[in-house]
Amino acid sequence: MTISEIAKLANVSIGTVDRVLHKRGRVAPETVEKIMTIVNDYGYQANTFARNLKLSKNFHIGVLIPMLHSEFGYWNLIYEGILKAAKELSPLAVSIDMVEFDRSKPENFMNTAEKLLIKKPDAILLAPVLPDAAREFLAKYNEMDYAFIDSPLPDMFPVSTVVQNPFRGGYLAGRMMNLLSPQEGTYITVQTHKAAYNSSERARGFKTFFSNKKGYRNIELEVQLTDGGIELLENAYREYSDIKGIFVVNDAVHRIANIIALLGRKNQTVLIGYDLIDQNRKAMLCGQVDCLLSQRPDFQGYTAIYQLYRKGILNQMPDPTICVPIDIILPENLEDERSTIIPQEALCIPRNK
Amino acid sequence: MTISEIAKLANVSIGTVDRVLHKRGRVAPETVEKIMTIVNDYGYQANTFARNLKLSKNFHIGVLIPMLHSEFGYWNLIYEGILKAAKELSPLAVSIDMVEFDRSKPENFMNTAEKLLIKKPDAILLAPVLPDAAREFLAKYNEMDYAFIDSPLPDMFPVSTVVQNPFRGGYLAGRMMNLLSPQEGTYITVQTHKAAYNSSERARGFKTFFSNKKGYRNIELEVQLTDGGIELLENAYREYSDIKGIFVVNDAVHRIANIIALLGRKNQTVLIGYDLIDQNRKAMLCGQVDCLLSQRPDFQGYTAIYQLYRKGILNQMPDPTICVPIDIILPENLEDERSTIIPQEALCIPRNK
DNA sequence: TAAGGTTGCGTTTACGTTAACGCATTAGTG
DNA sequence: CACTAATGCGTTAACGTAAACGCAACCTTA
Repeated sequence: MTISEIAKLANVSIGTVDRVLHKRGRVAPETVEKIMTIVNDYGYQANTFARNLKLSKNFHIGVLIPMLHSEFGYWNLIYEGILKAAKELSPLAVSIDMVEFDRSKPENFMNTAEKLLIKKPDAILLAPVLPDAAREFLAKYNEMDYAFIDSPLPDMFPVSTVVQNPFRGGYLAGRMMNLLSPQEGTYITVQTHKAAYNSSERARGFKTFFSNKKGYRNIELEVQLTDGGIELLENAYREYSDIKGIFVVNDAVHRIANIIALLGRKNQTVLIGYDLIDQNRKAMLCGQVDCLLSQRPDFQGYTAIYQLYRKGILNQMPDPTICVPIDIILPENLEDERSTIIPQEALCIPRNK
Repeated sequence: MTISEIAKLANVSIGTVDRVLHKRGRVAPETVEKIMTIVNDYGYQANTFARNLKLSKNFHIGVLIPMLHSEFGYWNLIYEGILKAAKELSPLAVSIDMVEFDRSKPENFMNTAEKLLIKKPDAILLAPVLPDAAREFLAKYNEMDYAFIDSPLPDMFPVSTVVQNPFRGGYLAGRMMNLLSPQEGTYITVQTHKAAYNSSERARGFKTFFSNKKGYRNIELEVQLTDGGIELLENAYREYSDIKGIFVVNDAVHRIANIIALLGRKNQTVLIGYDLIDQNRKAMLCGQVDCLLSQRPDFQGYTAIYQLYRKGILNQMPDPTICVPIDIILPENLEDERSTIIPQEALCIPRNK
């Protein structure tokens, strides 16, 4: 079914059909009805190729995420997924542009974010780790499509939100801790950004798992990544002689693992952390980390870009929220958990090369 | 960069450029070189929209998988992923057609498979659970693009193979078993299709995990789904009084779980199985199953369709093998493991319907 | 009633690619 | 030397959509 077939059936020209389909007015009501009846009966759908050819639309996505090196590779994994999607979608006129912001300086967010707008994106992919700043920014450019990644921002209307449930992640960490170290004792939760939604929810989940278990104590520590936190942990071991396990709520677990190894406490302490960044993979391979949970950051980035593309180019209804499963990684399945999404090459065939 | 821009730069017509790009001959060698230099220097890439509009290619994928109801829902999950991809890709001129075959009757495979060819597919998605039959079929239609799902077929040249490593899955099941039930004793592996590659590899992986552990005995049982296998298991419990756990290598675990419950042996037996089909989810919710591994069948189906589409429509180089991570599902993360891929709605906007 | 505006519709061009067609010029053959 | 064949190239018509443009016919208002 094409526009000209409809035109023929309705005894009008394609211009008239087009005006009806795009509600550009200047068509007699009876004609509108006649055309709409045909359109509905035959189930017309615009040809995506023709449509995009004519519009020579190029769909530009602005990506706004924390500085890639501000943490230990988590944001890099997200960015890799984003890049992979962008490569695949480049022949479909999708392009991206990234700006990194400093999550420790909310006051700079707006300035940084506005750099993104210079390139006039058609949509924005945003990690709302600074909720207030993100809200302010989106309110200012409220006509723009946007998607969230890493964490949600309630009461907003994104095209899509790609996240993982951090509470259940923490709860599952509790369960894994209990499997890996069934004994009673003290279990420590380590956070680095206490304000971060994901971090605090994971800590809460972990705590909840142990809350109805007698004999299990849960202590929360906040370690500053700058000073390394050696003394803090040393003190903890001094204060609580029965420390059996540590759950680090983010990708910094390899740092804590190092400290535990330095303190010579690894053999009494089970370590569980988050995210399969390189350092954590290595830490697991050399036995410093026992279990990792993963929120599949590459998949999150990849998926979020695809959602925006589907809305922008294909005119499809995206999935409003995509909840990423929680991966459990043990040394036994570590090697299978290499990135699913960023393998070999996804470039165009050099057709005529 | 478009063809006409190249033509202008080379002082030739677009027809000549097209002949060079498509190697249709009848162009002077110097002209070819001149044009190719420009193409390479400027990095020309054909506009996908224009290309597909002109070709009005519609890319039809034939899907050839075992009967959806021959097992307990695993193939249905795969099919759901396939359908989701097909829906998303329908505006890009991708369509699919499925034919189910009876994996217990290899001799019928060729007949069934040829039904698929009536619709003249441009590519085939195939689960090579009957290796010899699949080889024979593909040899006969050797010009066709194809992808494998569920299991590989060595020495073939598919567009892509989307699978999971079954040995490591079995090995990981061993590790989980050891966590959930650390005691020494007898651990049983249950298979239903002994010939199936995935099944036997998983059994081997499980056995390997326990092979260097003193005090742990591994027994293999083959249960026929038809007779239910009650006696077989009853006998096993009689023969080995120290049965501590059972690993079912496929989605039939809920059936075995039922039997164990009937025999009143659940409290002494840890049950680990495969795949998050509905019955297994229910069995886990009511405590009959302790742990499930998942090969993300929906993701496999979805991904494989996308690989074929990328090759066929976008002219991209697909990822030759995609190895799906092994999911570990415990009651604690069961709810997060609802299908990532088949959520809400991914339909086209009822544009004009 | 003439000038100007509005309404309803058809026509046309353009997007970039593909491939058929056509037309010269040259090469090969009897 | 005429006659066909091959070579090298330009021209053109699609593919389906979008939107500018143009043109009647009718309606206002001075």
